[in-house]
Amino acid sequence: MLAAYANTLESSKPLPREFYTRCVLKVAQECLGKLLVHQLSGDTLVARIVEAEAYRGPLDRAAHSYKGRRTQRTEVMYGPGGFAYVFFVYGMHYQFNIVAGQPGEPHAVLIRAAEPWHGQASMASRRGHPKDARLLTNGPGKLCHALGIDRSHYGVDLCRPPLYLAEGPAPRAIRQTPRIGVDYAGKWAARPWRWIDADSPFVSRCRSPQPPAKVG
DNA sequence: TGAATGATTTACT
DNA sequence: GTAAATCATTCAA
Repeated sequence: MLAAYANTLESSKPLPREFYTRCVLKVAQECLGKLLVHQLSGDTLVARIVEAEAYRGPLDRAAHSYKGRRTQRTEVMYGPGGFAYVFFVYGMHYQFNIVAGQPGEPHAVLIRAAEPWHGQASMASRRGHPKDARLLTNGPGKLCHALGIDRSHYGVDLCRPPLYLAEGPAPRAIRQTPRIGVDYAGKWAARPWRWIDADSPFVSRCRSPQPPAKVG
């Protein structure tokens, strides 16, 4: 599959702002299959997104922007879609999110897993050369580590290099499940706002999988 | 100023 | 299966 896309990798352009300034649920689902590109000096890292979650403040209790909470950390979510929301959790991990929706709508899409497509050696080096390639990027913290995404990427524009999304092969089948690690959010934790590529071995984990949803 | 906690990962039993 | 690692952010005082 890499060979088939070798040419498109060379010419892949950032998705336009309009991709992001829509309903966060739609953006999250359509992030599946897109290529996450990070151009570093001497390296271009590319990973195909296979897992994403929607966080829909201010009503969504699982969202950092719940109840309209607006702080230095959440500020970027109140701007237009297509910018990066990167935050730090558990004392050691970064999480990469994409702001979605119109200005004033504090919505975001958490990118939880991806398939390494280019620059795999560089990713492996950062991650300590795990035996199983899936361990490179099959979790939100691992993904950030492998792709070199950290606090310095907070608020960067994802509609231009060096960090952006580009068109990629859509999944054959998509599945929806509840989100991971948000049990504290009460009824909001039950919302099926996690989307995964049903055929990818790189999804972070399965939980009460539901029947495959029809692909657009 | 201090305490609680978390959109996780890893190692260990 | 459980727990430790480890700290920015948040909120209460």
